[in-house]
Amino acid sequence: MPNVRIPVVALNGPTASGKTAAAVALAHTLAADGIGAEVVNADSMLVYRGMDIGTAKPTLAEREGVPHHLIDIMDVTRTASVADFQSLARAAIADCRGRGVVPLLTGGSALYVHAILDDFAFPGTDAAVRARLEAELAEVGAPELHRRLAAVAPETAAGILPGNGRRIVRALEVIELTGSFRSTLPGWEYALDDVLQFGLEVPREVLDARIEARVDRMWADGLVAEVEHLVGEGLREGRTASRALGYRQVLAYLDGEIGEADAKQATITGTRRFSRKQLGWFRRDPRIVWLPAAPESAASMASAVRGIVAARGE
RNA sequence: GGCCAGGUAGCUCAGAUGGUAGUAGCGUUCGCCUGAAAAGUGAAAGGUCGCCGGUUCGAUCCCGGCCCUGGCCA
Repeated sequence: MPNVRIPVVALNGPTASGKTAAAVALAHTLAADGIGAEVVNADSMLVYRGMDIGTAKPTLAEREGVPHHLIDIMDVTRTASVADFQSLARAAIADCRGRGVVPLLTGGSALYVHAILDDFAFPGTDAAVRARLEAELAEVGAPELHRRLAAVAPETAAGILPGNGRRIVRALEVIELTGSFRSTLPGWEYALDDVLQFGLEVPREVLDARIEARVDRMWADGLVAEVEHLVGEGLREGRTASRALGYRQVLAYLDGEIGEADAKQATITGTRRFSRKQLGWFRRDPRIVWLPAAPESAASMASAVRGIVAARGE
């Protein structure tokens, strides 16, 4: 094991592009060569227990015996965060590699993938400071907070639009904690060795049709009942979970804000928009090798993996 | 065949006493993004206002004719 290099494979693409199936197929292909592989989830919402239908969480049957990490690891009331996920995922990746198993980082949360693979450090956070700034945001509004930010850190303020309350609050928080805040994202620089990144390509029309069919199926499978149940588990208090596509819309429906048909339609259009956004993120990453979302792609990904495994170190 | 309603952005529509129209919704394209990211936040493109003629300084809006769509009556 010490003289074998184990790559980490990132398998990304927009929602409904078939990432799960591709990961499982790749794992099987590698297994045929005697190379073990396990999936490390990189999907922000799959971490929540009980959010199954609306997140299209892969079922045990769909996983076909391939172990999946970082799924069902927290309650819906907990606020997931990139920083937490970064360390959890890096630990899972290191664990796989330590066992000689290829980790397949599979998911559609681009920021998470970026934070895991690349040199991406997070300044700390402080709940009290955060709460205070958020209260101020609610009271005086984003433009006013932006003016305050500009007063203490003009360069940082220049990189954040006055209407973006979220970013302004975080910038003020970090400045209060550390003295400065960089308002630009890190570049593409791997923090891990032997990374292989693949993107699954699916024609727009196909993707759109799949999204619509998938949302139809979610409703038929009882998404509304799932949300009702999760409300009992505290879904409404879950800052991240309550905003998930499908869940947010069903909550609005349960609150009588919109009709059920509208909730469903909003979920479809929201998901479609989300897929465009994901595509934007992934397309900007020049290191991703795009492959058609077809069974044959498993072979080319597997050969790239073999190439690295075969290159023995000292 | 007659009557009514309508033909405005890719789609659904809004609108203006006649001065070439909309912060519209959906769609499209592009950007930003560090402890909520399936989130948050910006920008852009796109119209010969059905066709032909008339009135007018000027018509998408008025008048006439025609074409198309939907409905009602024969």
